Order: sequence, then structure tokens, then C-alpha cells
Amino acid sequence: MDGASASEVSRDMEAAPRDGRRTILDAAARILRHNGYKATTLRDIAAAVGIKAGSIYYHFASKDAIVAAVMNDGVERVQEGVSRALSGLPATAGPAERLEAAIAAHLHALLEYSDYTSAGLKAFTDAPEAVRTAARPVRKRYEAVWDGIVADLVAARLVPDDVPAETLALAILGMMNWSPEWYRADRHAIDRLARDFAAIVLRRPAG
Amino acid sequence: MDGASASEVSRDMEAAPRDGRRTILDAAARILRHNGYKATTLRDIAAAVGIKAGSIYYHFASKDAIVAAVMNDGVERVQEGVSRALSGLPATAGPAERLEAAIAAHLHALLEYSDYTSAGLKAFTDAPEAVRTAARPVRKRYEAVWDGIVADLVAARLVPDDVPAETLALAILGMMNWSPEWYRADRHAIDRLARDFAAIVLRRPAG
DNA sequence: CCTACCGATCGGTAGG
DNA sequence: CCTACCGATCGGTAGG
Repeated sequence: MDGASASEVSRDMEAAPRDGRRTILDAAARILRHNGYKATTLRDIAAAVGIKAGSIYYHFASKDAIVAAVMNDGVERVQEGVSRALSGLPATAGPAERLEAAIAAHLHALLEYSDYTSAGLKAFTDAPEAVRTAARPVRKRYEAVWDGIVADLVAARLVPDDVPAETLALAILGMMNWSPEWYRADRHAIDRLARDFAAIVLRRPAG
Repeated sequence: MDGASASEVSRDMEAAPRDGRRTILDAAARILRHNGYKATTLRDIAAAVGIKAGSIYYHFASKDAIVAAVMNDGVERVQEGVSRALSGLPATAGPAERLEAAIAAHLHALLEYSDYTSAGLKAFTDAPEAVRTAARPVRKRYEAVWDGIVADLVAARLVPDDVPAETLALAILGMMNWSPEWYRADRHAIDRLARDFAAIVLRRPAG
């Protein structure tokens, strides 16, 4: 009732008064991306942030809570990137252009922008079932974006009509999500890869 | 000089005089496939085989030696499966049929036959650099098989000619190697998937 | 192939 | 957010 305490004030005046949670998640994403679920320790994360391991629990309830948060943020970042790319397209853009733009956005998020995105991919398989379960709804929502893109392609007859739409979507996601295994920034241009992946899938309309 | 010892004889007469190394590798492959590198412990492997953890070192020098052996066996099994499928094709088979047969063989090895193959994929990313380095030559040799398949497709103009052969090969490997993430034996038919993946990549000749 | 064990490390907690 | 610590577990080794 007598105003802010000294510690609250000094916290406000720190050079980088960033959210402690976000700082921890940033470090966790970076380490998870490179080491995977099991090899990422709370001590690694704490050291990267400049605090002690036990202090992590001041911000998060468990390691798995951190991993789940990173994974969900990761998927949401790709999804935002893809949505932004799609809505930035001119109204005249057809399904083929939308496909290429979506692939480019996904690859940029996965290979460049976001530790969160690649951490999510890498840690997902190792993570305990509880973490995977927590992450599944967000993933499903993102996959629905691709189902929509592919459905438009099918309707416009821009893809082989004897391949089920579901298989098509999974094939596209496979090409993209496998790319961290071989992508080298000094040897590949992401926009070129996006164009190539789109070209592999697309057919010119038979009209 | 005085003949086989009792223990040698009794070993010969055991019900399953299998190579101890192979038994351990089989168990390791199965556990690695499900748990990945870090979460697979020597104690798990030993328990699955019915021996004690320390006894593993009677057969292998280290955990990493086991993992490296599983990974290399895995790649070699896919490669053998693909080679067998290709050489089983009639001489009249063209590059398109060879592609579909190779995809089918790869998917069968990855999704059905071999714990080794999927263990190799799953453990490769987590494994320490030393293990990855040891596994790389075998992988390169297998990728060369795909480079050959794709080169034949390019020469026969059965694939989009504005996509580099290297990208095409990586896209195909991506579709296939991502499939363990979504494949469900009760919902997908492997040969159908192989046909669909081939159809995505193939163009009818413009002749 | 076993017993017995080491040193290191981990996620997490108590009590400030 | 820290110190100090726990119980569990891990890869690996000594010496049979």
C-alpha cells in the first residue's frame, strides 16, 4: 500500500527487463534444437541464462513444461509465418502461387528464423508421451492449414488426381520437415528450394 | 590339444546358440527405434537380452559401438532391400517402374521389416558426433543409389526438368523418411503409398 | 558372463 | 532467485 518496493523499481530499471520466462524459453529452444529432448538438461538451460538450475523452478513447474511450451510456440510461429505469407499475396494469386508461398514460409521458419520451430521437430519424437500429447492439438491445427492448401490444389486440378489429398499433404510436409537433415545455408537458397518443391508437386492444368 | 572343453560343447548344444552380439544388436535396435539414442540405456538392452548391464562389455566396447553397429546395419538393410527389388524387376522395366519399386522397398524396410532401419533414422540426430561420423560413409553409399535412380529419370525426361536432380533425390528421401511420423499400419498400405509418392514425382514424357 | 561398485549427472525439492 | 542437497540413474570398470 505504500508504493513499489525497491526491488520492484530496480527490476523495472534493468537494462533488459525481459520476461524471465521468455529468456528461459529462448535458451531452451536453442539447446533443444541442437541436443534434442533427453540431452537438454535444466543445468544447460540455466547456465545459458545465467542463473542456477534450481531457479528454473521459480519460472516453470518442470522440464516438460518448458519443452511443451517451446514446441507449441514453434508450431505457432510456423503457422503465423505461413498465414502472413498467404495473406500478403495479391488477391489474384492462385492455388499454385499460394502453395509455393506457404512452402517458402515454412522453410524460412524451419531453417532460419526460429529455434523454436526446429526444436519442436527435433524434440517431438524423443519427448515423453505426456509432452507429445500436450503438443498434439496445436500440431493438428497447423496441419489443417496444409489440408486447405492441398484441397484448393485438388479442386483446381493442379496436382495428380490419382493421389489422395492426405498423402499429398504428408508428402509435402515430409519434403519440408526432412530438410534440416541436409540443408546447408551456404549451399541452398530457400526460395529456390520452395520453388522446386512446389514444381515437384504441381501439374499444369489439363485444360 | 585334447579336444573341445565341456563348456564349448555345451555351448554348441544350447537351444539357441545364436551369436551373442547379434542378440544384443537386435534388442538394441528395437529399443533405439522407440526411445532414441539418449533414452536407450545399456541396462535396458541387457534386461531385454536377459543378462546384466556389465556383461554388455563382454561383447561390445561401448554404448556408441552398439549404436554405430545398429545404424550401419540399418542402412545396409534398406540398401539390400532396394537392390534386391531393383534386380528383381524384368529387364524391360523403365526408370519409372524402378523408382516405384525402390520407394516400395525403402518404405517396407523402414516401416515394417527392420528395427535397425528406423532405429538408425531416429538415433542419428541425437547421437554424438563421433557416432554420426562413423555412420556417414555407409549413408553416402546408400544415397548414391538414389542419385542413380534420379539420374535415370532425368535422362528419360520423366521428372520436371527445371528441378535439380539433387533436390529431387532429397525430396523423395524426405517424403519417405518422414513417413514414420504419421504411418499407421491399419490406415495406410505401403505399396499404395509407394505408387502415390512415385506419381507425385513422375511426369509423362513430353514426347 | 556376474557382482559390486565408482564418479558423474540428472530432475527436482527444502528452506530460505 | 540461491544454496545445498536428495534419490535415481547412467556408462563404464575391476576382478573375478
